[in-house]
Amino acid sequence: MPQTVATQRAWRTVLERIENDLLIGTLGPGDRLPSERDLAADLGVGRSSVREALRVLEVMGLIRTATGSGPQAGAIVIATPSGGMSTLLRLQVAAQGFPLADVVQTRLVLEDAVAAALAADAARDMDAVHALLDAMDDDGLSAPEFLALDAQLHYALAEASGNTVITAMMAGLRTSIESYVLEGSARIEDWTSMVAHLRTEHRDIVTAIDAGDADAASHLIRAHITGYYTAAGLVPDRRAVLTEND
Amino acid sequence: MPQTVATQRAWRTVLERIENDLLIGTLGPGDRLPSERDLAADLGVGRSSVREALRVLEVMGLIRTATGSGPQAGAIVIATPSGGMSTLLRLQVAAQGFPLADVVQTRLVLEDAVAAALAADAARDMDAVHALLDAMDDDGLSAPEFLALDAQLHYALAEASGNTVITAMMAGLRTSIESYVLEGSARIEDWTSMVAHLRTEHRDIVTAIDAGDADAASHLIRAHITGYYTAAGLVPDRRAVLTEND
DNA sequence: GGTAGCCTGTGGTCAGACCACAGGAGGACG
DNA sequence: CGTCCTCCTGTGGTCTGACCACAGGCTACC
Repeated sequence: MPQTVATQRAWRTVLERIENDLLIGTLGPGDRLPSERDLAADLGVGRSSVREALRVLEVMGLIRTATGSGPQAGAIVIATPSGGMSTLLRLQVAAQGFPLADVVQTRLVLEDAVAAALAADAARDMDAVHALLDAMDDDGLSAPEFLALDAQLHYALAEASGNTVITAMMAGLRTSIESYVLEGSARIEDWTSMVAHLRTEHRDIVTAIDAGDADAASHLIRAHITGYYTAAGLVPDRRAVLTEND
Repeated sequence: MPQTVATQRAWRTVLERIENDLLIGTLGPGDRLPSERDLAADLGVGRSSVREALRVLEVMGLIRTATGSGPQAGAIVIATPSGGMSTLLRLQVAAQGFPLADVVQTRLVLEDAVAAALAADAARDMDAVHALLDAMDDDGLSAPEFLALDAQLHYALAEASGNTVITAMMAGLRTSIESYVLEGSARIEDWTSMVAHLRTEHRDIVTAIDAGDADAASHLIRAHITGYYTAAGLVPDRRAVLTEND
């Protein structure tokens, strides 16, 4: 029987089946999903419904699909959290579900936590951070290039903290406001001195972390972020920033 | 011409079109999207491709779809961040993209920030929180019921902070580990005394917030969360919890 | 023994069909 | 003239069947 009553949306059936397989371990990172046609037959739904579910999983960063044949073809489970988080946040910001100010505040909270945690962690690996710091000293960088490196730097910091959730969230928050950040950079009159300023702040933050001074790192990174957003004309100081602990 | 070369995946075209409309304001919360058939015709893609894009938007919490006719039918923009965030986190945890420990740590960071911010905010509205506090005093509550109220309490705290991003993230983090929390509650021998303990902690936290003591609120909420997860046998102390500032 | 070409299975896409449903327009009836 | 009932229309939800592009393995040919 083709189109009977939809007790439940067909694609939801597919989604739940896959989520369950993931949960009980039948499916794991690196594994291949059954082909769309097989899944459809197994679950008694149409292939289009299967595709809708797979599309969701793909955008969420759970699977990767490829055409052709062989072991690399088909849908493969890859837990890539950053991608999905970025898309979600970007769309929500676009749809005005998330005010820009809230995004910035959240970034502040997370970045603060990351800096403090890194400072407190004796086993931290800051190589990537230092490398980026050096790369940003290049005077030939354009504003977009500099900002791209800046994004990488903050991402590297999050990554060094070892928390995948925070790292993904940071990446998502960053990309969700990327266009606004770029826009804002155009509003800054003296970009050269701003770059110099940012470089100094970055160095100071990393120095504090390397020294194990969590308190200083926390304060410096807060000042760094709020400073830039204010200068770029984003986030009109609608109210004091979240959780200044002192 | 039906299936020509896919310069770009067709559904992505649709997604980008809608995101762009959202960005430039052509589309906003409450607005209705064109019908699937119209969108397909406009963009020169098949209806199934349009549906794949809409499905993504629906799961992400950006639109709501309804059958029938009239103003309520069709796809309507509704920025409901919590739903999408919950789904994303839940799936990522299921696919082992996010270790449980990282989820708990992140929750700790956010909840800490919320508590501190609330304590510092003189204009906070804690009515919902107090109501939940009272509701949780009911001795007839089962473990799942109590935990459901507990979830609501923490959500209410986040909501009171006014930051929609953090609120959505907290909700997502919570639901992503909901099954584990429930599971863990079964491992607690003396549930009755645990409930009493939790109640006291909740009251203490709220009292600290009401008193404007950010530092105390921060410490209490950290102890509260780590205490429960430890008791429930979740998150084997793989390492010190992120960012204990003292 | 190589190598070139076919074969197969995969995702990607489209077109067309039907269902269930909700609302509005219009007529029938009091 | 008002009210109710019925059909009509447009919407999402789903399925089927078809074709394309592609990648890899297999096979037959050299």
